[in-house]
Amino acid sequence: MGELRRTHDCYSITEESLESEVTLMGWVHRRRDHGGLIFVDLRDREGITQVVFAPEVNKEAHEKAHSLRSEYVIAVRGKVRRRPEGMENPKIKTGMVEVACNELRILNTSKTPPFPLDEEKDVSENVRLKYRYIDLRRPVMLENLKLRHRVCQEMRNYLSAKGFFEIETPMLTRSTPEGARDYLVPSRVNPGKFYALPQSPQLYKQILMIAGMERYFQIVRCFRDEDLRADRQPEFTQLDMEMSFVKEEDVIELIEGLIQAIFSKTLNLDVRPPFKRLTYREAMERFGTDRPDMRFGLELVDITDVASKCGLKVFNTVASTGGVVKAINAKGMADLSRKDLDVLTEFAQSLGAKGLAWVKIKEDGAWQSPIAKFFSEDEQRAIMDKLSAASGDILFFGADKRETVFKVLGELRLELARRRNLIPEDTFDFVWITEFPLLEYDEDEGRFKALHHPFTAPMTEDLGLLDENPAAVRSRAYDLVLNGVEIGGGSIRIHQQNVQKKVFGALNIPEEEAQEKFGFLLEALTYGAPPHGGIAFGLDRLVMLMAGRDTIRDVIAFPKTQKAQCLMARAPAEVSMAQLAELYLKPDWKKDQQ
RNA sequence: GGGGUCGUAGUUCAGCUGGUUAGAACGCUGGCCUGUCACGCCAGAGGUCGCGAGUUCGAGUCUCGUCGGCCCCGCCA
Repeated sequence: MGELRRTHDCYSITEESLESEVTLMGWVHRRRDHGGLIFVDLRDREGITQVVFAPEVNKEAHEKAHSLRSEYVIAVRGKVRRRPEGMENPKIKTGMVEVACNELRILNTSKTPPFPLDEEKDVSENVRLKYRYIDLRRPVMLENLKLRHRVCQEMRNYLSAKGFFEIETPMLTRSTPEGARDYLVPSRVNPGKFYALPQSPQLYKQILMIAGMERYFQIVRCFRDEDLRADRQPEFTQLDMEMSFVKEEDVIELIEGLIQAIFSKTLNLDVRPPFKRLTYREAMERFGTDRPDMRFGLELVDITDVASKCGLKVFNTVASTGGVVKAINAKGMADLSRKDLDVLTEFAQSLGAKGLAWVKIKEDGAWQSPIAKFFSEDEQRAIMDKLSAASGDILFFGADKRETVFKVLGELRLELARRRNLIPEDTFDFVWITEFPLLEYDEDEGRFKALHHPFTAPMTEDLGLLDENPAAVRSRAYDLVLNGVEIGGGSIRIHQQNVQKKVFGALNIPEEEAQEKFGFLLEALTYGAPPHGGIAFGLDRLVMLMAGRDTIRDVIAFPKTQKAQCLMARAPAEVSMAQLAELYLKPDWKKDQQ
């Protein structure tokens, strides 16, 4: 670089800088070599500026410029001048001007990049991930990370202004039962013992409330050793927070303000609170899921009562054995072909349905369907009324156990919407889901498990049910759902030891085990624990939705593949026997050998 | 653990019922070019068809296995 100092970035060179001498540093985005005249689009983090190399401006620089190639790193000194009339490029912000180069310094050369980084061309993700440093140079990726930064910044500003302390909690902590699989870290100085990387700072943040911090937040990495998805990484980032002396309304209000601030400051969008709210029960009944996408209709409608009396045996049986029959009215979609219906049926079956009954409503309102003959005229009318069905519509039925019907029709609803482009883009539709069940029966383990986590407070009016009907107890938990994606979840916590013990009882966690695993929290609860509650946000998911991407990998600098590997650093990797020995670990390659 | 899908030049892809020399575009290399901006024109290089077996006179193409990417189910308090 010599004595050169960067004076501008490649975005801020405008007509205001005309005639001034500037020094730019960046990457050669594209070179157009006309022999006698060379144009280089110089790119840095902020944008692109056209640099002109002409022999009459500087002969040496012009000659050197012939050797420039894609992604060379250069420093350029020159005068800003207006482009000749008719030569402006309205597509870029700096398109009215250009820099006439007096001095060119090649700061570094570059091999030809393995993929083009100019366009939004689809390059396979394994190549992108292997050369992530090149992928991240692409303006789209840069923008994503910039947005992520600004979202974090706004979170810090907003919460600091509201009196929150940013406090760090340990990454090396202890493994806890319940919940996801832990990532374990062996302890060298404690042979045979292991730390676990945190799945969330849940216990620590509650302890911080007991410690009198009153308001805490942290933008924190969390780890879960489970299989990956487009919106799930083994390590992910969460905005974690907790407040003392609050009820549900306080947390919800604060978060709505936070979300509003984030959207207005970063996207200049007004998402005005209060957000919609649904109880868990209502969400399940109407949308078949606890994270409904509210951007379109196609709601589920219960027709169990009609179905129980009709002539279709499958429906009767389901209705009389505690199952449900529900239907979706796919408005105006009666033109779906036989083949479409076969594909949809397969889709339903892959989700656990035995089949997918459908009814097309003909011009005259009559039913065209394999199951039409099992319904009397009255029954047909009753179903049409419930679903506001008219000619041109097609009705889909799900009859099974509750969970199966919810899942199948819930997914079918999304699939139909996708097929017909019913989901508006660039819309942000928030909904709070409240009154979750506290517990959920786990068939495999034959016991109740916490739906949220075991520190979630039960609703006061349901406390009495804890012994005789645990499944009916509702919790003081709330999730925030955006466009069908769960972006946040939290609850008012248990702050009384006797209630905590009761919940452990319902979870069938023996006293000794509770003491062994969470003893420190239980004890802390006896030393003046204030009422408290909080929430945690999936930062990756939130930014993904804001950036309009469909995987969180696009808003994480160095994500892992579905096999939880980093293709760039090639992690995980084998370690030496010496390293293992130091940790008192003895490899056992049984799985390989057999 | 299960289902689906993909893997051909540096990149994105085409490649028919198996057929002899595996193509295109972009990129790359060299040459020409003083107003381009997806510069243009001319010439050229570039391939273990993911890997391994099998079927066949013959395999990019068919079969089996295997590795890897992605999507989904299970799992993710």
